[in-house]
Parts: sequence; C-alpha cells; structure tokens
Amino acid sequence: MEVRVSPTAFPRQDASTMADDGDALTFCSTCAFSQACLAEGMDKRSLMDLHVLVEHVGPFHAGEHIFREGDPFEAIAAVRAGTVKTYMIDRDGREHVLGFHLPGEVIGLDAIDGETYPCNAVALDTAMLCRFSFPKIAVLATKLPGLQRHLFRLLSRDIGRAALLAGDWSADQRMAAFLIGLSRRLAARGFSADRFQLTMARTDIANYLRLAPETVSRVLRRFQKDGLLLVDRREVELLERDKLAALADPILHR
Amino acid sequence: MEVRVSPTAFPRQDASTMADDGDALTFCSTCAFSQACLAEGMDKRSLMDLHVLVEHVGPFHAGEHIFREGDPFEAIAAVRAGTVKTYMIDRDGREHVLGFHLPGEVIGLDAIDGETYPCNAVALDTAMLCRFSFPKIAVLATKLPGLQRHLFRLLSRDIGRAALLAGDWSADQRMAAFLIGLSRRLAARGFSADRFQLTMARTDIANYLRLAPETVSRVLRRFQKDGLLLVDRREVELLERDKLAALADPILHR
DNA sequence: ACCGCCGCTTGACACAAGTCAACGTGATAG
DNA sequence: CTATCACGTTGACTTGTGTCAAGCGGCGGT
Repeated sequence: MEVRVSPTAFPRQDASTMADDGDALTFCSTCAFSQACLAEGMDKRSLMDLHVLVEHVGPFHAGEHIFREGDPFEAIAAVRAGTVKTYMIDRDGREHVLGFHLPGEVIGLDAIDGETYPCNAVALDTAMLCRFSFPKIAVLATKLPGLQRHLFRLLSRDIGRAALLAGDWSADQRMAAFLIGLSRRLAARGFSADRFQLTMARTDIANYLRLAPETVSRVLRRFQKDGLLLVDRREVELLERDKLAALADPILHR
Repeated sequence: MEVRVSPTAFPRQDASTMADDGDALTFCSTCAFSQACLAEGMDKRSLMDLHVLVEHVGPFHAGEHIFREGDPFEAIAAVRAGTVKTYMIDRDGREHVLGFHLPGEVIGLDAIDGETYPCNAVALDTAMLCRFSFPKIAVLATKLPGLQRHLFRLLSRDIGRAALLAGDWSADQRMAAFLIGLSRRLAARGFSADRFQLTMARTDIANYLRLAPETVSRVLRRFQKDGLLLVDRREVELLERDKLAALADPILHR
C-alpha cells in the first residue's frame, strides 16, 4: 500500500532540503526548541560539539516512516517540526500506538537497549528531525557531563511517562488526559493551549488510549454536549480547560 | 500503622550488618547477580572503581521502606536479595503498584529526572541492596564508557518494560504474563522456573495488573482447574509453562 | 460537478470484569 | 485451646466499554 522510502533508517536529506536548514553551526542556538531537546543546558563550546554531529533530516511526508521495527539502531532523533507516531505490531498483527511526538521531543530512546529499533516511527504530517548518531553522542557525553546528565534525564522521564496510561482509568479520564497533555506540550512550544489540530486519526487516538474508536467518538461528543470543548473534524477548542484538567488529574498526577 | 525507620532514604547499615557483607573489594565479583546488575561487562580495574562507591544496605524487613515519594534523590540501588515493591499514591489516595523487583534488578531509575523519588519502594520480604550514589556513578560513567553504556541500557530497557502492561489485555493474558515473567526472571537468577513463592499479596498482584483482587483469585483458580498450574496459598507450581507462555505471548512480545 | 471511498459517527446489544456482600482459612496472640 | 484478624475465596449482580452493523459526510480523483 505505502511505499518504503529508503532501505535504511533515517534517509539523509537531499541538497535542497539542507539549504533550508541554514548554517549548521548556528542552527541549534536559534532553534525554537533547543531548550526542550538535547541542547538544553549546553554552553556555547558544548553546543559547537553537538552541532558537528547533528544531521538535519527530512522533510518526511505524512505516512513516510522514519524508522521501522528491526532496523539497525544507530541514532536517536529530536522532532523539529510536525508530529511523529511510534507504534508496534504484535504477533497477532494488531497495531499498538506507543506515543505521539511533538517538536522538541526525542524518539528512539527505547532502542538503546538492543541492536535494532523495537518499534516503528511514522510521520503524521510533514516532519523535520534532528538526527544524533548514538555512538557519537555517547562518546561526547563522556566529555560533557551536562550532556550525559541531560540524556539520563530524558531516558528517566520516559520511564515515568510510559507508566502513566497503564492505570485502570475510565474512558473520560483517558480522553481528558490526552487532550490536556497535548495542550500543555503545545503551549510549552509556543502554540495555543486552547485551539489546536489533532494530527492523528481517531483510530490512532483510540489505539493509544486503549479504547475503541467508537468510544473516542462518543466521549468527544459528550464533552462537547457538556460544554467542555468544541470539536470539528480534527480541529479542537478547549472551553473548560480546568474541568478537563480536573478529570485528567489522577493520570497526569501533578 | 507502620513505623518509618529512618528520616532519610537508604538508611545505612549498622556495623553487624556490614560484617556480613565481607570484603567490599571482592564482594561484587563473587555476587551471584553481578552479571545482571551494574557490574555487567566491567573489567577488573573498572570493578574496583565501582566497589569503592557501592554501599551495601539492609537488611530491610517486610514492610520497611527503602525510600518514599518525595525523599531527595541521591542514589539508585540494585536488589541483592529479597523482593522490593515500588508504588505511587494518587491524589485520591489510591495505591498504584509500579513493579516488583527481584535480585539483580535496579530501582530508582525513574527518579533521575527530578530532585526527589517519584514513587515509594518497600521490602516485601527480607531484602538486601547495593546502593550507588547517582552523582558519583555518573562521574564514574564519564571515565568508563562501558558503565555509561550499561546505565543507558538499563534506563532504555525500563522504558520498554513500562509499556508492556499498558495494552488492553484480558485478565487471563495479564495473569499469564505476570507468572511467566516472574518465572523467567527467577530462572535467570538460578531459581526454579516451575516452582516459586509469590512474595506479594493478591491485592498487590491485582493492583499491578490493574485487575480486581477477586479477578486474580478467579483466574488462578481457573488456571488450576484447567491443569495449567497448582496454587496453594502463595506457593505456585507451573505445570504447563508453554500454554501459559502462549497466553502471555502478545504481551511479552518476544 | 459528480462519484466513490475512507474516516467518522451513531445506535443496539453483549460480555468481561468490577462491585458488593458473605464466608473460609491460616497465622498469631492471649 | 480459642479468639481475633487480615487475607483470600466464592457467588450474585451491575456496568462500562467493546463489538457489530448501518449510515453520514467531507475530500480527492476523474
């Protein structure tokens, strides 16, 4: 159905794409997401070292894979623009969505333990990424304690994140947590916290939240009927963010 | 109800306990779990460096806490003997069991991102631990690339582990996955894969698997009726490990 | 502009697991 | 030896969410 773009993970960008990225040595310091991604807490000298090993890849178009389960693991990557979905296919052929990754967020961390990626990563819209060779960034981390610390923190954070949705929460709580989570992450990157696009299909949301697509539909409709939000196709406007946050509270925990 | 043993996390062992641990410089190399824990892949010189920063703490008796949510984060620890349960208390006061940790497994990794432990850790039976100051082991990791790599892998592994039980699995699949998981982890440490003690209460298992205690009871009874296992109080004997593993397969995935 | 398709919604129904309540049972203390 | 208590089991009933099936509607292709 969908054509595999490249036989190896993280196909390199072509020349025209590179031109858009500008000077590699000043790129990250001007990147709107530098605080959220790997550059956080780096001094000028350290940022230079990071620059020489970062590769700007993309754009990937909706449906294009960044890597697939079983591809040899070589690199982690920070999303720079767009949305990336990670998922696994189980023995019975059923898809399990692991997460949605917004600009400033890092993918591939779960691959460090192992020779290959344990999951698939696919662009949901036009996505750009910063690719970091893991062997190289690990070597650099031995020289830059701040970078090592940052990597440890990124990994540690994901352990906690993965456990959040594991509880036995109701469909309402899950949906509220999903919306509030998106809202906060978008707001942290300078986007509107109240109005945004759902870049993923209902089936993906349902799969991620471990609900039936029909349930997602019904909960959204009920939230709208109760005046908590407005939904039109993939456009969402949160009207009562506090009430939604209260619903999501035990899941988001703080 | 239960008395807090120490105002700070990881109370140090008393002299009599220390004596039992023998010579610190030869301890880890003779430890049955060295391969499974932090010492994995270390050469002799590196092991020496590890030895000088490891502290052997314990014994903790059933019900004693190793650390609590909110305690300042200073160290990770490998379980050396016994079983440790980690859990959180949510805003509504309900407990959420995060995991059970057997000898050779490491706790505290989810605390690296943050100033304090995000969860509680309590001994389920008499437990001994090896405590590693995190700031110190991080500094050591900048000098020993093998140690840094091992830490990255431990963290990465836990990201995948945390996602396993998040799926919408049936009570039977969850229970089978729990038993097969325990069996494999015990076998990897030299214990019997077919006969073992459940060191945790039914309510803890239920909570961990996001089931009602009644459901755990009923599933175990049905497994016994179907000849898959024998259960007597907290003693379990797996009779048809293959069938249980087949049930658990989509969860354990590989 | 029309058609066809896919993603989404809506309704009717079924069932797995939760809840509530009562009862066993093994460990411990007096 | 008996009382007590926490933990575990069992049965009857309830319910949230999944499943199945039908219908809607916007978007892209021709």
